[in-house]
Amino acid sequence: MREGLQLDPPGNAKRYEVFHTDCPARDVVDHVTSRWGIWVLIALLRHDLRFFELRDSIRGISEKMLAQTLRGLVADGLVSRTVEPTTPPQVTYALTDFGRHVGEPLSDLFARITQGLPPRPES
Amino acid sequence: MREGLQLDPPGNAKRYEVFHTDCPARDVVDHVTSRWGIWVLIALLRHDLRFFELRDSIRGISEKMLAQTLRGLVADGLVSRTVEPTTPPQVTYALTDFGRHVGEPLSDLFARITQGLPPRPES
DNA sequence: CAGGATCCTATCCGATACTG
DNA sequence: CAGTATCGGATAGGATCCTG
Repeated sequence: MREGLQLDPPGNAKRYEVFHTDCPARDVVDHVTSRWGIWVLIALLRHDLRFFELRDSIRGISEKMLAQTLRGLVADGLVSRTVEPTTPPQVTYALTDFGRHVGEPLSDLFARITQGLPPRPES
Repeated sequence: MREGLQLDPPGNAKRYEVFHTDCPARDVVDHVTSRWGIWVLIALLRHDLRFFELRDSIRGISEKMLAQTLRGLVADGLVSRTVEPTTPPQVTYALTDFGRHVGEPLSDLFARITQGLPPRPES
């Protein structure tokens, strides 16, 4: 299904030249803006969290989706995973520099939507 | 499935207090970060576009999803729809102030991911 | 050109059960 | 505690056809 995305007819489509989503950035964007990715990032933006803390913070997320989302974010280099070999095991998730860098506009987005929603603060 | 999200046990969950996604902002965030919403917004951030221009810009999107995405964004007050009663009909989509306001961090997000990805354009 | 309606498939995602 | 594996229902989304 990716096939149709990056074809680039020489003559006519150049005008638009938007972001034919050919690059790997597309996948990262997909992960970041996935159903749960954004919430995980925003949560981690505030402070590092363990698995169950994330699960409790983002109430409604299933462990499956949390694990899956985290795996994607770790693979993308946005989140770091630290295992403390204690008993019981303790795994802490934190944002990498890149993750923090990406998380900022996300937090901003959330703030703008939240504040922009009320009937209209404008004069 | 929304039921489990906003329940608020008085005693124990207050610590996390993140964003229990109870508010309408959740829906807007969902639309904005939907598979195609982000690309539509970024495309419109550059200049107003007609339906087929959007379809061509975001190659890979189906007309169905484009229409559906646009409907959601219009309903959310992010995008305006202007119909010129010519023949053939001509419909132009543009961002509202709110849409532009929300689109900015999105564009920023995309830029940061794109720039952050390459091995390191350093030097 | 700008979509709506329909059908049908891929995938998302939650629930459950099990492992280190 | 921190996950993985599997199953099945729900939904997203693409292809196609049709309308104003």
